[in-house]
Amino acid sequence: MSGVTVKTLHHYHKIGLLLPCAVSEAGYRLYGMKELERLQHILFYRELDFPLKEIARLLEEEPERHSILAQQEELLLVRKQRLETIIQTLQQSMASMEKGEIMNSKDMFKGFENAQEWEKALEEQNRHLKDAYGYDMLDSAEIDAQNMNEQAQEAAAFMNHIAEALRTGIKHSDAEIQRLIQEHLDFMNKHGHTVTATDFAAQARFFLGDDFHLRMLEGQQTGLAYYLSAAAESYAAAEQQ
Amino acid sequence: MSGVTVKTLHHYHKIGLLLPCAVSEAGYRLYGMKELERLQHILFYRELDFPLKEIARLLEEEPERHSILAQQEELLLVRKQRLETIIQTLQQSMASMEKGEIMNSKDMFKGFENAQEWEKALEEQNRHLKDAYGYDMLDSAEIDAQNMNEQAQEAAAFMNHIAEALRTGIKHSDAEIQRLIQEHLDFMNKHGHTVTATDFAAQARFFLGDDFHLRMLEGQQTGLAYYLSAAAESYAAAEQQ
DNA sequence: CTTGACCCTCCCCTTGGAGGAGTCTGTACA
DNA sequence: TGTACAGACTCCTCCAAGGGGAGGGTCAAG
Repeated sequence: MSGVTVKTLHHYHKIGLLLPCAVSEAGYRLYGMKELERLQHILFYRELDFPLKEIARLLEEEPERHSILAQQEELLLVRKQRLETIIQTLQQSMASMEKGEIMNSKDMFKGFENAQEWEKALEEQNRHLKDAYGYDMLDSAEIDAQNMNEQAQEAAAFMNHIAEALRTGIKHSDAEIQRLIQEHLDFMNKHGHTVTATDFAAQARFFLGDDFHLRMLEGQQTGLAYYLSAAAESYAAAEQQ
Repeated sequence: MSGVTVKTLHHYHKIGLLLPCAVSEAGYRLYGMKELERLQHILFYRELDFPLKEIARLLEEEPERHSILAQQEELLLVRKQRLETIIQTLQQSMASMEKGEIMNSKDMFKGFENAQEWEKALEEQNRHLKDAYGYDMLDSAEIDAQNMNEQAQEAAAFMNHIAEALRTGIKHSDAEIQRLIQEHLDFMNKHGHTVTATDFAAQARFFLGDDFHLRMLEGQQTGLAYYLSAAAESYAAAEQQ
Protein backbone atom coordinates (compact mmCIF):
# COMPACT_ATOMS: atom_id res chain seq x y z
CA MET A 1 0.00 0.00 0.00
CA SER A 2 2.63 2.47 1.00
CA GLY A 3 5.10 1.24 -1.54
CA VAL A 4 7.81 0.27 0.92
CA THR A 5 9.50 -3.04 0.32
CA VAL A 6 9.31 -6.08 2.54
CA LYS A 7 12.99 -5.64 3.20
CA THR A 8 12.36 -2.24 4.59
CA LEU A 9 9.68 -3.58 6.91
CA HIS A 10 12.07 -6.26 8.08
CA HIS A 11 14.63 -3.62 8.75
CA TYR A 12 12.22 -1.42 10.65
CA HIS A 13 11.13 -4.41 12.67
CA LYS A 14 14.69 -5.31 13.45
CA ILE A 15 15.62 -1.86 14.64
CA GLY A 16 12.31 -1.50 16.46
CA LEU A 17 11.09 1.45 14.45
CA LEU A 18 7.86 -0.13 13.24
CA LEU A 19 6.62 -3.28 14.92
CA PRO A 20 3.84 -5.38 13.43
CA CYS A 21 0.75 -5.31 15.62
CA ALA A 22 0.66 -9.09 15.46
CA VAL A 23 2.55 -12.03 14.03
CA SER A 24 0.67 -14.97 12.53
CA GLU A 25 1.41 -18.56 13.50
CA ALA A 26 3.38 -18.91 10.31
CA GLY A 27 5.52 -15.99 11.35
CA TYR A 28 3.96 -13.45 8.98
CA ARG A 29 4.09 -9.86 10.11
CA LEU A 30 0.65 -8.27 10.37
CA TYR A 31 0.09 -4.53 10.43
CA GLY A 32 -3.03 -2.54 11.36
CA MET A 33 -4.27 0.98 10.90
CA LYS A 34 -2.16 2.37 13.68
CA GLU A 35 0.96 0.98 12.12
CA LEU A 36 -0.08 2.41 8.78
CA GLU A 37 -0.31 5.82 10.30
CA ARG A 38 3.02 5.48 11.99
CA LEU A 39 4.52 4.42 8.72
CA GLN A 40 3.20 7.56 7.11
CA HIS A 41 4.99 9.62 9.71
CA ILE A 42 8.16 7.66 9.19
CA LEU A 43 7.99 8.27 5.47
CA PHE A 44 7.50 11.97 5.94
CA TYR A 45 10.59 12.17 8.05
CA ARG A 46 12.50 9.90 5.77
CA GLU A 47 11.70 12.19 2.90
CA LEU A 48 13.58 14.84 4.83
CA ASP A 49 16.58 12.55 5.13
CA PHE A 50 16.25 12.10 8.82
CA PRO A 51 18.20 9.06 9.96
CA LEU A 52 15.96 6.29 11.21
CA LYS A 53 17.25 6.60 14.72
CA GLU A 54 16.25 10.21 14.84
CA ILE A 55 12.85 9.33 13.47
CA ALA A 56 12.39 6.75 16.18
CA ARG A 57 13.28 9.30 18.80
CA LEU A 58 10.89 11.87 17.42
CA LEU A 59 8.05 9.40 17.24
CA GLU A 60 8.62 8.11 20.76
CA GLU A 61 8.73 11.60 22.20
CA GLU A 62 5.54 12.36 20.43
CA PRO A 63 4.78 15.88 21.50
CA GLU A 64 1.48 16.99 20.06
CA ARG A 65 1.34 15.58 16.62
CA HIS A 66 0.29 18.77 15.10
CA SER A 67 3.54 20.44 15.87
CA ILE A 68 5.41 17.51 14.42
CA LEU A 69 3.57 17.94 11.19
CA ALA A 70 3.94 21.68 11.15
CA GLN A 71 7.65 21.28 11.66
CA GLN A 72 7.84 18.77 8.86
CA GLU A 73 6.05 21.16 6.60
CA GLU A 74 8.56 23.85 7.26
CA LEU A 75 11.41 21.53 6.49
CA LEU A 76 9.76 20.41 3.29
CA LEU A 77 9.29 23.99 2.23
CA VAL A 78 12.94 24.78 2.87
CA ARG A 79 13.86 21.83 0.79
CA LYS A 80 11.61 22.89 -2.00
CA GLN A 81 13.22 26.30 -1.94
CA ARG A 82 16.61 24.70 -2.22
CA LEU A 83 15.46 22.63 -5.15
CA GLU A 84 14.16 25.72 -6.84
CA THR A 85 17.50 27.44 -6.44
CA ILE A 86 19.26 24.51 -7.97
CA ILE A 87 16.83 24.44 -10.85
CA GLN A 88 17.48 28.10 -11.44
CA THR A 89 21.23 27.59 -11.37
CA LEU A 90 20.83 24.85 -13.88
CA GLN A 91 18.71 26.95 -16.14
CA GLN A 92 21.25 29.73 -16.01
CA SER A 93 23.90 27.20 -16.75
CA MET A 94 22.00 26.12 -19.82
CA ALA A 95 21.33 29.65 -20.95
CA SER A 96 24.93 30.75 -20.64
CA MET A 97 26.05 27.63 -22.42
CA GLU A 98 23.82 28.46 -25.32
CA LYS A 99 25.51 31.80 -25.59
CA GLY A 100 28.82 29.99 -25.57
CA GLU A 101 29.98 31.62 -22.39
CA ILE A 102 31.71 29.84 -19.64
CA MET A 103 29.84 30.04 -16.44
CA ASN A 104 31.60 31.86 -13.73
CA SER A 105 32.72 29.55 -11.05
CA LYS A 106 31.04 31.46 -8.33
CA ASP A 107 27.54 31.03 -9.65
CA MET A 108 28.40 27.52 -10.60
CA PHE A 109 27.98 26.28 -7.10
CA LYS A 110 25.05 28.36 -6.05
CA GLY A 111 22.64 26.18 -4.20
CA PHE A 112 25.36 23.79 -3.17
CA GLU A 113 27.58 26.30 -1.61
CA ASN A 114 28.05 27.64 1.80
CA ALA A 115 28.09 31.25 0.82
CA GLN A 116 30.42 32.91 3.31
CA GLU A 117 33.05 30.28 2.94
CA TRP A 118 33.04 30.86 -0.74
CA GLU A 119 33.78 34.49 -0.35
CA LYS A 120 36.74 33.87 1.88
CA ALA A 121 38.02 30.96 -0.11
CA LEU A 122 37.70 32.83 -3.32
CA GLU A 123 40.06 35.56 -2.33
CA GLU A 124 42.61 33.30 -0.78
CA GLN A 125 42.62 30.82 -3.58
CA ASN A 126 42.52 33.22 -6.40
CA ARG A 127 46.19 33.99 -6.41
CA HIS A 128 47.09 30.38 -6.18
CA LEU A 129 44.81 29.34 -8.98
CA LYS A 130 46.14 32.11 -11.14
CA ASP A 131 49.74 31.09 -10.60
CA ALA A 132 48.99 27.46 -11.06
CA TYR A 133 46.65 27.55 -14.01
CA GLY A 134 46.97 30.99 -15.50
CA TYR A 135 43.32 31.67 -14.86
CA ASP A 136 42.12 34.54 -12.78
CA MET A 137 38.72 33.95 -11.34
CA LEU A 138 38.18 37.37 -9.93
CA ASP A 139 38.99 38.98 -13.22
CA SER A 140 36.72 36.70 -15.11
CA ALA A 141 33.97 37.23 -12.57
CA GLU A 142 34.23 40.95 -13.06
CA ILE A 143 34.12 40.65 -16.77
CA ASP A 144 31.07 38.44 -16.48
CA ALA A 145 29.41 40.91 -14.20
CA GLN A 146 29.99 43.65 -16.69
CA ASN A 147 28.93 41.48 -19.55
CA MET A 148 25.74 40.68 -17.86
CA ASN A 149 24.31 43.98 -18.61
CA GLU A 150 22.37 46.08 -16.27
CA GLN A 151 19.18 45.42 -18.12
CA ALA A 152 19.28 41.71 -17.66
CA GLN A 153 19.92 42.27 -13.99
CA GLU A 154 17.00 44.61 -13.64
CA ALA A 155 14.75 42.16 -15.47
CA ALA A 156 15.80 39.36 -13.18
CA ALA A 157 15.15 41.46 -10.10
CA PHE A 158 11.76 42.47 -11.44
CA MET A 159 10.80 38.85 -12.06
CA ASN A 160 11.92 37.85 -8.63
CA HIS A 161 9.69 40.47 -7.10
CA ILE A 162 6.73 39.40 -9.16
CA ALA A 163 7.28 35.74 -8.31
CA GLU A 164 7.47 36.53 -4.66
CA ALA A 165 4.29 38.53 -4.81
CA LEU A 166 2.54 35.58 -6.44
CA ARG A 167 3.77 33.25 -3.75
CA THR A 168 2.70 35.51 -0.94
CA GLY A 169 -0.78 35.85 -2.37
CA ILE A 170 -0.69 39.48 -3.42
CA LYS A 171 -3.32 40.24 -6.01
CA HIS A 172 -2.28 40.89 -9.58
CA SER A 173 -4.05 44.23 -9.41
CA ASP A 174 -2.44 45.29 -6.16
CA ALA A 175 -0.86 48.73 -6.06
CA GLU A 176 2.53 47.26 -5.29
CA ILE A 177 2.49 45.19 -8.43
CA GLN A 178 1.37 48.14 -10.48
CA ARG A 179 4.26 50.11 -9.06
CA LEU A 180 6.73 47.36 -9.86
CA ILE A 181 5.57 47.23 -13.43
CA GLN A 182 5.72 50.97 -13.77
CA GLU A 183 9.27 51.05 -12.48
CA HIS A 184 10.22 48.26 -14.80
CA LEU A 185 8.76 50.06 -17.79
CA ASP A 186 10.42 53.29 -16.77
CA PHE A 187 13.72 51.52 -16.59
CA MET A 188 13.24 49.97 -20.00
CA ASN A 189 12.28 53.26 -21.52
CA LYS A 190 15.36 54.90 -20.08
CA HIS A 191 17.54 52.29 -21.73
CA GLY A 192 16.66 52.66 -25.34
CA HIS A 193 13.45 50.65 -25.54
CA THR A 194 10.05 52.08 -26.17
CA VAL A 195 7.55 49.98 -24.31
CA THR A 196 4.05 51.12 -23.54
CA ALA A 197 1.79 49.45 -21.02
CA THR A 198 -0.12 47.87 -23.86
CA ASP A 199 3.06 46.57 -25.46
CA PHE A 200 4.07 45.07 -22.19
CA ALA A 201 0.71 43.37 -21.73
CA ALA A 202 0.92 42.01 -25.25
CA GLN A 203 4.40 40.74 -24.60
CA ALA A 204 3.36 39.03 -21.38
CA ARG A 205 0.46 37.46 -23.21
CA PHE A 206 2.78 36.30 -25.95
CA PHE A 207 4.87 34.50 -23.36
CA LEU A 208 1.91 32.27 -22.56
CA GLY A 209 2.02 30.79 -26.02
CA ASP A 210 5.76 30.66 -26.48
CA ASP A 211 7.50 27.50 -25.36
CA PHE A 212 10.78 29.08 -24.51
CA HIS A 213 9.47 31.93 -22.44
CA LEU A 214 6.75 29.88 -20.85
CA ARG A 215 9.19 27.30 -19.62
CA MET A 216 11.57 29.92 -18.40
CA LEU A 217 8.95 31.70 -16.34
CA GLU A 218 7.17 28.60 -15.12
CA GLY A 219 10.51 27.10 -14.25
CA GLN A 220 11.15 29.99 -11.93
CA GLN A 221 7.75 29.74 -10.30
CA THR A 222 4.68 27.79 -11.23
CA GLY A 223 1.98 30.14 -12.42
CA LEU A 224 4.34 33.08 -12.87
CA ALA A 225 3.66 33.51 -16.56
CA TYR A 226 -0.08 33.64 -15.97
CA TYR A 227 0.21 35.95 -13.02
CA LEU A 228 2.46 38.29 -14.93
CA SER A 229 0.08 38.37 -17.84
CA ALA A 230 -2.90 39.16 -15.60
CA ALA A 231 -0.90 41.85 -13.84
CA ALA A 232 0.32 43.42 -17.07
CA GLU A 233 -3.18 43.47 -18.48
CA SER A 234 -4.56 45.03 -15.36
CA TYR A 235 -1.82 47.64 -15.49
CA ALA A 236 -2.53 48.42 -19.12
CA ALA A 237 -6.25 48.73 -18.39
CA ALA A 238 -5.60 51.13 -15.50
CA GLU A 239 -3.29 53.16 -17.73
CA GLN A 240 -5.93 53.32 -20.40
CA GLN A 241 -8.62 55.14 -18.51
CA MET B 1 35.14 26.00 -2.67
CA SER B 2 32.43 23.59 -3.57
CA GLY B 3 31.90 22.49 -0.02
CA VAL B 4 32.78 18.84 -0.56
CA THR B 5 35.02 17.27 2.04
CA VAL B 6 38.52 16.03 1.45
CA LYS B 7 37.27 12.57 2.21
CA THR B 8 34.85 12.82 -0.62
CA LEU B 9 37.60 13.85 -2.99
CA HIS B 10 39.64 10.87 -1.85
CA HIS B 11 36.69 8.67 -2.52
CA TYR B 12 36.10 10.11 -5.97
CA HIS B 13 39.75 9.67 -6.73
CA LYS B 14 39.71 6.10 -5.61
CA ILE B 15 36.72 5.18 -7.70
CA GLY B 16 38.04 7.21 -10.60
CA LEU B 17 35.16 9.63 -10.73
CA LEU B 18 37.18 12.81 -10.33
CA LEU B 19 40.91 12.66 -10.81
CA PRO B 20 43.16 15.53 -9.78
CA CYS B 21 44.76 17.15 -12.79
CA ALA B 22 48.10 16.81 -11.06
CA VAL B 23 49.67 15.46 -7.91
CA SER B 24 52.40 17.38 -6.14
CA GLU B 25 55.65 15.75 -5.15
CA ALA B 26 54.36 15.47 -1.64
CA GLY B 27 51.34 13.59 -2.93
CA TYR B 28 48.84 16.44 -2.65
CA ARG B 29 45.96 16.28 -5.08
CA LEU B 30 45.73 19.36 -7.27
CA TYR B 31 42.60 20.33 -9.15
CA GLY B 32 42.12 22.85 -11.96
CA MET B 33 39.19 24.58 -13.60
CA LYS B 34 38.25 21.58 -15.65
CA GLU B 35 37.97 19.47 -12.55
CA LEU B 36 35.89 22.16 -10.89
CA GLU B 37 33.46 22.05 -13.72
CA ARG B 38 33.33 18.32 -13.66
CA LEU B 39 32.66 18.49 -9.96
CA GLN B 40 29.74 20.78 -10.60
CA HIS B 41 28.25 18.22 -12.89
CA ILE B 42 28.84 15.50 -10.36
CA LEU B 43 27.09 17.51 -7.70
CA PHE B 44 24.14 18.15 -9.94
CA TYR B 45 23.70 14.48 -10.54
CA ARG B 46 24.31 13.65 -6.95
CA GLU B 47 21.54 16.02 -6.01
CA LEU B 48 19.30 13.78 -8.04
CA ASP B 49 20.49 10.75 -6.11
CA PHE B 50 22.22 9.23 -9.03
CA PRO B 51 24.66 6.58 -7.86
CA LEU B 52 28.25 7.59 -8.45
CA LYS B 53 28.76 4.83 -10.97
CA GLU B 54 25.92 6.12 -13.03
CA ILE B 55 27.31 9.62 -12.79
CA ALA B 56 30.66 8.39 -14.03
CA ARG B 57 29.01 6.69 -16.96
CA LEU B 58 26.99 9.75 -17.89
CA LEU B 59 30.02 11.99 -17.72
CA GLU B 60 32.19 9.64 -19.75
CA GLU B 61 29.56 9.24 -22.43
CA GLU B 62 29.21 12.96 -22.55
CA PRO B 63 26.69 13.36 -25.30
CA GLU B 64 26.13 17.02 -25.94
CA ARG B 65 26.09 18.64 -22.59
CA HIS B 66 22.98 20.45 -23.32
CA SER B 67 20.92 17.34 -23.39
CA ILE B 68 22.48 16.23 -20.14
CA LEU B 69 21.44 19.43 -18.51
CA ALA B 70 18.00 19.38 -20.06
CA GLN B 71 17.58 15.89 -18.74
CA GLN B 72 18.70 16.98 -15.30
CA GLU B 73 16.23 19.78 -15.38
CA GLU B 74 13.42 17.44 -16.14
CA LEU B 75 14.40 15.20 -13.27
CA LEU B 76 14.56 18.15 -10.92
CA LEU B 77 11.14 19.29 -12.00
CA VAL B 78 9.73 15.83 -11.40
CA ARG B 79 11.30 15.88 -8.01
CA LYS B 80 9.87 19.24 -7.23
CA GLN B 81 6.48 17.98 -8.29
CA ARG B 82 6.83 15.07 -5.96
CA LEU B 83 7.79 17.33 -3.09
CA GLU B 84 4.80 19.51 -3.76
CA THR B 85 2.50 16.53 -3.65
CA ILE B 86 4.00 15.43 -0.38
CA ILE B 87 3.59 18.88 1.07
CA GLN B 88 -0.03 18.82 0.01
CA THR B 89 -0.55 15.44 1.58
CA LEU B 90 0.95 16.73 4.75
CA GLN B 91 -1.25 19.76 4.75
CA GLN B 92 -4.30 17.61 4.24
CA SER B 93 -3.09 15.40 7.00
CA MET B 94 -2.90 18.39 9.30
CA ALA B 95 -6.28 19.71 8.24
CA SER B 96 -8.05 16.42 8.78
CA MET B 97 -6.36 16.02 12.10
CA GLU B 98 -7.67 19.36 13.21
CA LYS B 99 -11.15 18.27 12.39
CA GLY B 100 -10.47 15.11 14.33
CA GLU B 101 -11.06 12.91 11.35
CA ILE B 102 -9.00 9.95 10.45
CA MET B 103 -7.40 10.32 7.10
CA ASN B 104 -8.30 7.79 4.52
CA SER B 105 -5.45 5.47 3.93
CA LYS B 106 -5.39 6.03 0.24
CA ASP B 107 -4.62 9.70 0.49
CA MET B 108 -2.31 9.08 3.36
CA PHE B 109 0.49 7.93 1.12
CA LYS B 110 -0.07 10.16 -1.83
CA GLY B 111 3.26 11.31 -3.08
CA PHE B 112 5.07 8.33 -1.69
CA GLU B 113 2.99 5.87 -3.47
CA ASN B 114 3.16 4.12 -6.71
CA ALA B 115 -0.29 4.93 -7.94
CA GLN B 116 -1.35 1.95 -10.00
CA GLU B 117 -0.24 -0.51 -7.44
CA TRP B 118 -2.41 1.22 -4.96
CA GLU B 119 -5.51 0.71 -7.00
CA LYS B 120 -4.91 -2.98 -7.32
CA ALA B 121 -3.78 -3.46 -3.77
CA LEU B 122 -6.69 -1.57 -2.41
CA GLU B 123 -9.30 -3.90 -3.74
CA GLU B 124 -7.50 -7.02 -2.80
CA GLN B 125 -6.59 -5.93 0.65
CA ASN B 126 -9.81 -4.33 1.56
CA ARG B 127 -11.59 -7.49 2.58
CA HIS B 128 -8.66 -8.65 4.59
CA LEU B 129 -8.30 -5.38 6.44
CA LYS B 130 -11.98 -5.36 7.15
CA ASP B 131 -11.89 -8.84 8.64
CA ALA B 132 -8.81 -8.16 10.59
CA TYR B 133 -9.48 -4.70 11.91
CA GLY B 134 -13.15 -4.06 11.41
CA TYR B 135 -12.42 -1.12 9.20
CA ASP B 136 -13.69 -0.94 5.69
CA MET B 137 -11.76 1.43 3.55
CA LEU B 138 -14.02 1.26 0.54
CA ASP B 139 -17.11 1.83 2.61
CA SER B 140 -15.70 4.87 4.27
CA ALA B 141 -14.62 6.19 0.93
CA GLU B 142 -18.12 5.68 -0.39
CA ILE B 143 -19.72 7.43 2.52
CA ASP B 144 -17.42 10.34 2.00
CA ALA B 145 -18.26 10.33 -1.64
CA GLN B 146 -21.98 10.42 -1.00
CA ASN B 147 -21.70 13.15 1.52
CA MET B 148 -19.82 15.25 -0.85
CA ASN B 149 -22.32 16.09 -3.47
CA GLU B 150 -21.78 15.21 -7.02
CA GLN B 151 -21.29 18.73 -8.20
CA ALA B 152 -18.72 19.61 -5.64
CA GLN B 153 -16.92 16.44 -6.55
CA GLU B 154 -16.93 17.26 -10.22
CA ALA B 155 -15.68 20.74 -9.48
CA ALA B 156 -12.88 19.41 -7.31
CA ALA B 157 -11.86 16.91 -9.95
CA PHE B 158 -11.89 19.64 -12.57
CA MET B 159 -9.70 21.87 -10.45
CA ASN B 160 -7.30 19.06 -9.77
CA HIS B 161 -6.90 18.47 -13.46
CA ILE B 162 -6.33 22.12 -14.13
CA ALA B 163 -3.80 22.40 -11.34
CA GLU B 164 -1.93 19.40 -12.60
CA ALA B 165 -1.87 20.78 -16.10
CA LEU B 166 -0.39 23.99 -14.75
CA ARG B 167 2.28 22.10 -12.86
CA THR B 168 3.23 19.96 -15.81
CA GLY B 169 3.60 23.00 -18.01
CA ILE B 170 0.66 22.46 -20.34
CA LYS B 171 -0.34 25.67 -22.03
CA HIS B 172 -3.54 27.37 -21.02
CA SER B 173 -4.68 27.22 -24.62
CA ASP B 174 -3.87 23.55 -25.06
CA ALA B 175 -6.59 21.37 -26.55
CA GLU B 176 -6.67 19.24 -23.43
CA ILE B 177 -7.49 22.22 -21.26
CA GLN B 178 -10.14 23.37 -23.67
CA ARG B 179 -11.67 19.92 -23.52
CA LEU B 180 -11.61 19.92 -19.73
CA ILE B 181 -13.40 23.24 -19.61
CA GLN B 182 -15.95 22.13 -22.13
CA GLU B 183 -16.71 19.00 -20.15
CA HIS B 184 -16.96 21.03 -17.00
CA LEU B 185 -19.41 23.44 -18.58
CA ASP B 186 -21.41 20.59 -20.06
CA PHE B 187 -21.66 19.06 -16.65
CA MET B 188 -22.77 22.31 -15.09
CA ASN B 189 -25.36 22.86 -17.75
CA LYS B 190 -26.74 19.40 -17.22
CA HIS B 191 -27.16 20.11 -13.53
CA GLY B 192 -29.38 23.11 -13.50
CA HIS B 193 -26.94 25.88 -14.18
CA THR B 194 -26.72 27.93 -17.32
CA VAL B 195 -23.13 28.87 -17.89
CA THR B 196 -21.77 30.09 -21.19
CA ALA B 197 -18.11 30.21 -22.03
CA THR B 198 -18.17 33.96 -21.51
CA ASP B 199 -19.85 33.61 -18.14
CA PHE B 200 -17.23 31.17 -17.11
CA ALA B 201 -14.41 33.45 -18.19
CA ALA B 202 -15.99 36.33 -16.30
CA GLN B 203 -16.37 34.17 -13.24
CA ALA B 204 -12.73 33.07 -13.39
CA ARG B 205 -11.68 36.67 -13.77
CA PHE B 206 -13.84 37.63 -10.82
CA PHE B 207 -11.96 35.10 -8.69
CA LEU B 208 -8.76 37.08 -9.23
CA GLY B 209 -10.17 40.02 -7.34
CA ASP B 210 -12.09 38.13 -4.71
CA ASP B 211 -10.21 37.31 -1.54
CA PHE B 212 -12.11 34.19 -0.69
CA HIS B 213 -11.88 32.54 -4.07
CA LEU B 214 -8.36 33.73 -4.69
CA ARG B 215 -7.09 32.23 -1.47
CA MET B 216 -8.93 29.03 -2.08
CA LEU B 217 -7.47 28.53 -5.54
CA GLU B 218 -4.00 29.77 -4.71
CA GLY B 219 -4.03 27.61 -1.63
CA GLN B 220 -4.49 24.58 -3.81
CA GLN B 221 -1.74 25.55 -6.22
CA THR B 222 0.22 28.74 -6.63
CA GLY B 223 -0.79 30.43 -9.85
CA LEU B 224 -3.93 28.34 -10.31
CA ALA B 225 -6.33 31.27 -10.26
CA TYR B 226 -4.34 33.07 -12.93
CA TYR B 227 -3.92 30.00 -15.06
CA LEU B 228 -7.62 29.22 -14.85
CA SER B 229 -8.51 32.73 -15.85
CA ALA B 230 -6.18 32.65 -18.84
CA ALA B 231 -7.55 29.28 -19.87
CA ALA B 232 -11.18 30.33 -19.50
CA GLU B 233 -10.58 33.45 -21.51
CA SER B 234 -8.85 31.52 -24.23
CA TYR B 235 -11.75 29.06 -24.29
CA ALA B 236 -14.30 31.83 -24.53
CA ALA B 237 -12.34 33.48 -27.34
CA ALA B 238 -12.20 30.22 -29.27
CA GLU B 239 -15.94 29.71 -28.75
CA GLN B 240 -16.63 33.20 -30.01
CA GLN B 241 -15.30 32.89 -33.51
C1' DC C 1 -1.71 -31.81 -5.77
C1' DT C 2 0.60 -28.51 -8.04
C1' DT C 3 1.62 -23.82 -9.17
C1' DG C 4 2.70 -19.05 -8.41
C1' DA C 5 3.03 -15.48 -5.58
C1' DC C 6 4.13 -14.37 -1.25
C1' DC C 7 6.34 -14.74 3.12
C1' DC C 8 10.08 -16.30 6.47
C1' DT C 9 15.20 -16.43 8.38
C1' DC C 10 20.04 -15.97 7.82
C1' DC C 11 23.96 -14.07 5.91
C1' DC C 12 26.72 -11.39 3.09
C1' DC C 13 27.08 -7.26 -0.10
C1' DT C 14 26.88 -2.37 -1.53
C1' DT C 15 27.04 2.83 -1.47
C1' DG C 16 28.86 6.93 -0.09
C1' DG C 17 31.28 8.31 2.61
C1' DA C 18 33.02 9.41 8.18
C1' DG C 19 36.48 8.57 11.72
C1' DG C 20 40.82 7.51 13.41
C1' DA C 21 45.87 6.25 13.63
C1' DG C 22 50.17 7.42 12.33
C1' DT C 23 52.85 10.37 9.23
C1' DC C 24 54.25 14.24 6.27
C1' DT C 25 53.89 19.31 4.43
C1' DG C 26 53.56 24.04 4.32
C1' DT C 27 53.16 28.33 6.25
C1' DA C 28 53.23 31.72 10.11
C1' DC C 29 55.12 33.65 14.05
C1' DA C 30 58.68 34.58 17.41
C1' DT D 1 65.87 29.19 12.73
C1' DG D 2 63.04 26.41 15.26
C1' DT D 3 58.53 25.43 16.53
C1' DA D 4 53.66 25.25 16.34
C1' DC D 5 49.57 24.33 14.10
C1' DA D 6 46.54 23.36 10.33
C1' DG D 7 45.78 20.44 7.02
C1' DA D 8 47.01 16.82 3.67
C1' DC D 9 48.49 11.98 3.00
C1' DT D 10 47.64 6.54 3.37
C1' DC D 11 45.40 2.68 5.23
C1' DC D 12 42.03 0.75 7.82
C1' DT D 13 37.69 0.03 9.94
C1' DC D 14 32.84 1.34 10.64
C1' DC D 15 28.14 3.02 9.57
C1' DA D 16 23.31 3.39 7.69
C1' DA D 17 19.73 1.66 5.11
C1' DG D 18 18.60 -1.49 3.08
C1' DG D 19 19.32 -5.15 -1.45
C1' DG D 20 20.24 -9.96 -3.12
C1' DG D 21 19.93 -14.50 -2.81
C1' DA D 22 19.82 -19.24 -0.69
C1' DG D 23 16.87 -22.44 1.31
C1' DG D 24 12.49 -23.21 2.81
C1' DG D 25 7.45 -22.43 4.45
C1' DT D 26 2.40 -20.71 3.41
C1' DC D 27 -1.76 -19.88 1.13
C1' DA D 28 -5.46 -19.49 -2.20
C1' DA D 29 -6.66 -20.96 -6.87
C1' DG D 30 -7.17 -24.16 -10.43
